[in-house]
Amino acid sequence: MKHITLKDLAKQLGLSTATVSKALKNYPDVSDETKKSVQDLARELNYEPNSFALGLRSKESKIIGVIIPTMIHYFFSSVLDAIFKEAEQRNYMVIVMQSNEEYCNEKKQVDLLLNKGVDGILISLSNKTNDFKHLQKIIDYDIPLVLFDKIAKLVNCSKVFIDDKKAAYEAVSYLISKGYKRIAHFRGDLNPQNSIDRFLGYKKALEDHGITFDPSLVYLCDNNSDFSDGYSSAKQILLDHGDNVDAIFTVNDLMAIGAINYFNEKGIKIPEQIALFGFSNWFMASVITPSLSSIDQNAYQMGKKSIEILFEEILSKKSNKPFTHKKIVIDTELVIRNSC
Amino acid sequence: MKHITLKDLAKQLGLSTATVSKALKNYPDVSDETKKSVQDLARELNYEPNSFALGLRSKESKIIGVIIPTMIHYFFSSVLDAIFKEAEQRNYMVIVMQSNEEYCNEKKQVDLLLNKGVDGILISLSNKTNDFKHLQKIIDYDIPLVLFDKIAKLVNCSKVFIDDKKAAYEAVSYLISKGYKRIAHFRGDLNPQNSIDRFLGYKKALEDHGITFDPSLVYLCDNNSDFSDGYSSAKQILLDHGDNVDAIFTVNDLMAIGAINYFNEKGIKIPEQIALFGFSNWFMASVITPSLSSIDQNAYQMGKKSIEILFEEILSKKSNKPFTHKKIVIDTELVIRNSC
DNA sequence: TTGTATGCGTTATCAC
DNA sequence: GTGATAACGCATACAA
Repeated sequence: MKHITLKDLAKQLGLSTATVSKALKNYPDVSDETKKSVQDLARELNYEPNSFALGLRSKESKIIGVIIPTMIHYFFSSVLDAIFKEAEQRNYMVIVMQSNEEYCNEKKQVDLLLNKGVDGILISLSNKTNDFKHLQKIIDYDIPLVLFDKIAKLVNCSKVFIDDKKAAYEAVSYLISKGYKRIAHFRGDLNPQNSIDRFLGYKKALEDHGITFDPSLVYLCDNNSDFSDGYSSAKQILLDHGDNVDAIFTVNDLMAIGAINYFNEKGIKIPEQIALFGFSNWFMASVITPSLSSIDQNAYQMGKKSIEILFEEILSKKSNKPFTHKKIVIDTELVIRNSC
Repeated sequence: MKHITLKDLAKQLGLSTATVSKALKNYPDVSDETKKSVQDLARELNYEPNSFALGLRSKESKIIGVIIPTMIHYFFSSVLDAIFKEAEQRNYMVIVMQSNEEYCNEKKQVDLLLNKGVDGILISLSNKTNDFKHLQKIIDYDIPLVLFDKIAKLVNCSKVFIDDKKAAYEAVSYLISKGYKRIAHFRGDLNPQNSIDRFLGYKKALEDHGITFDPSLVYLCDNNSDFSDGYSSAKQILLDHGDNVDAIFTVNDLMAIGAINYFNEKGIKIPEQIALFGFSNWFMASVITPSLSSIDQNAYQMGKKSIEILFEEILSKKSNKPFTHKKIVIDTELVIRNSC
């Protein structure tokens, strides 16, 4: 079976393709009679305009591109879920690519998307990205761009993110309010802003509450900041500090869960002997034992806002209206459970 | 900044677009000299052929479409991970759509993908799909189609799946071998084949080991077969059977984890008072307490195989070779942990 | 060895 | 009210 074209319709009706095209778009200068016959036949034969031809003429693809570090991540799945739903409502399709936390992949993927003629791009930067020429290229090509979650402050585009420093500050303040004093931090990679900000929030909360910051309580997890990092850091911190540490604030839930597993194995009581506070509020946090206190990042909201802004910019561009980039801060929420 | 076209190159070099086009594709009938000058300039200006024009001529989009029930699912994320990696290697891009377990979404999405001119389609069917006209349409349009995981036996295309019945049989047989006798089953939706097959495997294992099948031990979870289903069914089974049940085989891990949570809350010892066996081997299964025995579905392998077959068919079609559809059964594996 | 002409499917401009 | 024509960017058959 082949796709029906304007030509097919025109031939069957003894009209020109020009008239058929105009009839389908309800142009005023076509008689109602021809309009009806054209539209009826088009419906009957399930005519759909060829998207390549459309693209060639209009430069519009009705596709938006999304680049994320990784797919297998509760946070990003949730963001994508929102993006898909919003895109679909607007009759847009979504091309997804994974950078796998590699700058060179991200760069190549940007080129591919630009070449494919996507109408807009959403990116959550890889941890290794600290050169932004590829993002500038998107802007130079005049393609709307929105950065979310892992953003670059210096790039001139819209951004959707959370206040990592504030969220971390609140979490650590909560721990302090519960009486914990020797609070460690399992921090993430040195590079990404999130990781830096969460560390800064941790540090500031200590200082504001009169607790001296002790660098030896900060553990750098530069692998993947994943389960095994949490597990091994938990082991290490006991070797280093014994019971002279009473709580750990981790840069993400996975590390907290790794730590919980280690402590559970060793029969160390949570939160009595050591308390834990995660970050991201993965589904998992609610079902492990003990359930993990965490910071909800509102992933769905982040995805929704990101694509909403992207579409605003796409529409502005289409109608040649000016557009001022937005910076949206998504609210976070402390979710207190049994780990502290 | 604008995209460079053949015309731009031609103008700058004082050549025709035809010659430039041929030079770029290394045609034998272009002088080495012009070839070099063209290729040098193309590289310098970062020329990339316009993908709409390419599509319009060749009918190839270099895009494949994937429809899955939902994004937020460890299994599907892992499948997508594999699909992305394999597609990228072949310079293909991937459009992803979620059916949200709704037939009408799935149908609409198929139409969108066909209209977009994708070169191939991968689908894991929604639980509610039991009409396959939309799939037939793909076949009629001569677009390669591979069904994976949630397949339809009657549709004439390649399929990649696991042997659900066998896997369930093995899990339940394992429970029996450990001495459990009153083994319940939390089953999934009545419609999808997976759910049916897992139930049949459960039943057959009982019968083959001389345990009478007791229908009152089968709980139908027709909501989403998710965490809360597991939790509430766990509650119900205790009301119905008290301690006259010693193990539960669940249709997926989420339901098992829901049940574990209920039993943990009530202080019911796992596996001493009741054992559990899940299905899918989500990451979560390894980190909850107690860790959950499950069946690993080899999601990555399933994604990889699916797209490999899809590309085989795409290539065959391109070179007008015949292609016989394949049925690939992905091996599953029992992963025994502390819940039984 | 290079250039001209055509078509892919659509739409906009301009004749008729 | 309708139709011929050109253009979007590319590749190719064919002419020079």
